[in-house]
Amino acid sequence: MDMSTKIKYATDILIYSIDSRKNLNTRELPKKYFSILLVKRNKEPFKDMWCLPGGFVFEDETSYDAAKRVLKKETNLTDTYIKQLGTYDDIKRDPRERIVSTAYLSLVDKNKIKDELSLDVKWFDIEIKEEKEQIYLELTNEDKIFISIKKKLINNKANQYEYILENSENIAFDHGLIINDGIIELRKEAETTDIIFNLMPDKFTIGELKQVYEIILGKQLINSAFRRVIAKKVEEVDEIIQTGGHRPSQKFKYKGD
Amino acid sequence: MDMSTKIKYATDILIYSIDSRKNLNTRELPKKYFSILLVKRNKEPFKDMWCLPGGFVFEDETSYDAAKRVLKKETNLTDTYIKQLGTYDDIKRDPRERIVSTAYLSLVDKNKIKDELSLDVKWFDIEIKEEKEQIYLELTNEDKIFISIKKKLINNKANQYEYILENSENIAFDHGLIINDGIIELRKEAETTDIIFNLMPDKFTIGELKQVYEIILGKQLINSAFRRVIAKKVEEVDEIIQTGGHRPSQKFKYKGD
DNA sequence: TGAATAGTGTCTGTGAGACAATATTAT
DNA sequence: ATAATATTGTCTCACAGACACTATTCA
Repeated sequence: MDMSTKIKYATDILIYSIDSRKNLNTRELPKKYFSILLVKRNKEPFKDMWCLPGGFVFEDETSYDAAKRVLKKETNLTDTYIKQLGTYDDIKRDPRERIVSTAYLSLVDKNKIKDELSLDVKWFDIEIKEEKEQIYLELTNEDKIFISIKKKLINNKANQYEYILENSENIAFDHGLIINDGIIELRKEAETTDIIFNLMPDKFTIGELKQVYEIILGKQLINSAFRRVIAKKVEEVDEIIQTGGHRPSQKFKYKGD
Repeated sequence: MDMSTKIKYATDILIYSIDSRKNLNTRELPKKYFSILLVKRNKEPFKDMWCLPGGFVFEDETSYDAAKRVLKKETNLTDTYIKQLGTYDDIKRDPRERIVSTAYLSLVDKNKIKDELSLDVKWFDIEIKEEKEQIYLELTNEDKIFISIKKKLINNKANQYEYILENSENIAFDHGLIINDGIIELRKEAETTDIIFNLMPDKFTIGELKQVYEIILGKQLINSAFRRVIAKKVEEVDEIIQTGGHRPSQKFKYKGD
């Protein structure tokens, strides 16, 4: 007697990046935005809503292979940071039939994307508002997406939280939840590893790097302390840039610990 | 045209605990061992080898539900620490047909297990030997299990490693790899959260707690520094125990940060 | 008495937080 | 000159590492 049922197996991939846009005040540095690549659905269910890039895992590949395949298809990038985030298998997550999806998190430098994106693929800015037990995400490009998530402590000894998707507008399936989980994971890793450098171009200024850290962590950093710590991880390259009405800045590259 | 294939979906659960066994030298504290619960397979493939508790995910449950169900079946425990570790979906991980498994990590206090374990279920001591690019695990009860894993850096910016199962004896499927991944995860969490307390009984001495930290982290800790830090997280309970030829010790309970 | 663990005290060095001071450029 | 960022310096405080010292029990 075989108790097992067969289910469909898919992958979804979080492609996070940083967008840099000039300010009105030309003296100020270009402002940076945390962003994510989404795809517009062209069929039911959730037709015309946005969703994560993804698809079914083929017979002869792992979900990891599939995620890399999807990443390459949408961005033509390989050799990017990519790691398994988690598997989503709520019974009703897809209204049609049961589909289990293993999600991956990737970080890219969007300047490295040379080709045009497809028409139905767009970068969205991510804005995060966090309260004690609630997280609100607002994703913006021409369209707007709202995600509202409840945060509930389930094991105080492990700082373990359960995140429950309360509400989402204009985004398909449980993808709002996955996006949130990815942000949580990214923030956690940013505190203990040099993961952030995966979002940076090869050469960057300390100021730009600090901007990116501040967006991801969602808090202001102390300038001198930041430079002190980061100095150990970077080395100067022979390039100085002038970005506005202020002292020019040295460019650096990642060196490692 | 439907590109999707259907696969069988299962769960495996890592049940880690701590074993405490008296020493020959009655003055010394009972020695502690890091341990894991394994099940003996009674059918092919891998007949008579050991494997993780697990099974297929039913139609009407998530892998999380299934993992909790398996945990309860083997230990009769509920309300334990349990979290998703990752999904294993190598094409040939099961020689019969493709089975994707989402693994969970749980930490239990084995003294809370009142019922007898089934005959084919046993606790194994875990001994970890780590070299630069290699990890060796030796699991022992009456039987012995050997696991040899290669450790390969794949993204230096994220401290991201790939763990490759090189060799395993007496353990089924890729379960050696999963056990290793669980240990890596547990160690990482132990550095930043109070996850270790999930392995402890309600009341414990600082010495016992230090022993457990030392086993999990695989290194000796400095006594005074340990007490200083841990003092913030525990509070005295009205109980003093005498365990041998030395000063009696105060019992504590977990308080939180 | 001595072996073993329990628990406290103290010195030192490192590193983060806070903030001030100086440098440089375009407008 | 001024606004803006770049870069360096310095003072303080918290805390981890190292190690010594005291306390208490039982064999």
